[in-house]
Amino acid sequence: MEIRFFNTLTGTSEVFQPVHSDCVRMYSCGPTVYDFAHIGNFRSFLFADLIRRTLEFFGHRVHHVMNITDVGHMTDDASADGGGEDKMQAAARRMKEDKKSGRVPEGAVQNPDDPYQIAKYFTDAFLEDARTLGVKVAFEYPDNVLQATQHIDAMQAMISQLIQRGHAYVGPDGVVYYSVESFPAYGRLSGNTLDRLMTGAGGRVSEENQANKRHPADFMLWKPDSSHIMKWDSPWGAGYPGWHIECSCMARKRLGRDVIDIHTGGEDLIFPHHECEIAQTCGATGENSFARFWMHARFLLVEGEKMSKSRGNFYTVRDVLQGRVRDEKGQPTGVSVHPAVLRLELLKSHYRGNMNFTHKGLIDSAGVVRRLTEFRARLEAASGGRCEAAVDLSHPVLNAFAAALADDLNIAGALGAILPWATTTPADPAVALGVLERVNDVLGVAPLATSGGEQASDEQAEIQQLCAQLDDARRRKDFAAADQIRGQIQKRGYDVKTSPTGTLAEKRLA
RNA sequence: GGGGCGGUAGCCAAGUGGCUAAGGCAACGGAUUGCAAAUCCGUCACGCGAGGGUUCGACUCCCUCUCGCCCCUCCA
Repeated sequence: MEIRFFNTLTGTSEVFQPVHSDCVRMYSCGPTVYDFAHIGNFRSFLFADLIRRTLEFFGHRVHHVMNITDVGHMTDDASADGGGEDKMQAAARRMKEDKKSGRVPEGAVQNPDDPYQIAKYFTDAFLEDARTLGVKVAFEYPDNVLQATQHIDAMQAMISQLIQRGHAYVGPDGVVYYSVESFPAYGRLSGNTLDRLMTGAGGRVSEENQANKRHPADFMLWKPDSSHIMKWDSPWGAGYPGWHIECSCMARKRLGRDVIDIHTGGEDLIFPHHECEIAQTCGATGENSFARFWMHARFLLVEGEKMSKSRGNFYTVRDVLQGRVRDEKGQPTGVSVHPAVLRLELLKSHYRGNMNFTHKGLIDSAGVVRRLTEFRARLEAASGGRCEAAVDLSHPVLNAFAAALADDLNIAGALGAILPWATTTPADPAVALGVLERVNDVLGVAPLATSGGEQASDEQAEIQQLCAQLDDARRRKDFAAADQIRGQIQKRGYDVKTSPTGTLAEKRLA
């Protein structure tokens, strides 16, 4: 089956073919570790995970690499040579406040003034969140999840190479800059070509502080700065690398090729980050492309609005899972959300459109997860657990599912193919189970392989006892008591199902 | 001002130059139930942001407008 992806580089949907047939090499821009990652970040990471799983579904071997930005970049890079507050220092400041407020557990970070400890804390938190949500690459740390601070040497080597090849220079201020004029293809990805940047910026680009650069759009590769909180020796003085170089460098190094297949990120990274990555990599390798496909996920809105801390609609993964999502009345629901539900919610709309994260959507996703899970249980019961492994695209449901995914990751179409099927009673449950297995290799929600901690069994026992009381009341036809008990169970976040064989209570998924 | 993406029912969300515009949620009617929940059956867009144009025929192609989002400072 032919796979098509929309390529930001060409602005069209193209047939995907790996450069080397042995393996698809893809690189995803990962998180910075100055704070907990939020659900918008994860929309992008799950999008990358979906690409990977889809390619694997179609039989490709995939080498997926993601970076973690742990170099303390500056909050204000307006002049492109580093200004403002160091993000690691800002994180340290927040960390101290958070320790006081209890948001960060006592003892989690011994010394907030040590940037490596802060980075480690948030890196661990990120990996935990990513694994909870089934992001495959997170299970491949540290092999395929690379930290920038551990590849400084390689970055310096690439910077030297760029200077040698005439793509970079040391400015009068001692900063190493990339010369955008040395790379004619600059702007091809974003449409922000040099002439457009000049005319379109409304004077912003050509403002002050450009004196050290040959062209206003030149960007920093290395900044000597002995006062920086994280710094490394270099031929250009002790300092730190520019933001863009880590990706160029680590992708090339870890994937082992000068031209990779796919590069992903959020839409905000198209310019300048990815534009600069292309300039750097092509400048160093001499190739005329870096990644064959550039794929970007649109932004996520929350309840129709931009996610922002001041609006109170800013959610980390933890916020959602632990029931801090606000409902329509603006109140935290207090109902914990199953990771599979959040995974599906962040996956279920097309990556090239804005996604609107809502409480209602979460409930909706919970219904889908429950339905698929129950479908699996029914199939397992019917087949005696036998799962036919030899299913292929000749199966109509799997074929429709695959065809949708192959069409630029049409996830809604793919769900549309399986959801009606999930209410049927397939003639051959073992085959159906095989199909569901393949489907779930991509979706990863029924079940989510990585489940987090299960509920305390104390609670389970209590609920079971309440169910028994409910059954007893119903047997006595004391319906007032029965309704009261049912309300009690529901209040604890359970759905109550009465049946001839006794009442069952199931934890709500969201 | 410049670059880019998107606007399909109450909500989420597919799709196509021409059979009845997927699917899910919600809603409504029915079966079931002590009542519910779950489940099952059924109903639910003469219309696809607005206005033009091309065409035998457009929601699907072109133009204009409008609204939303991203980038042009760090940001998934």
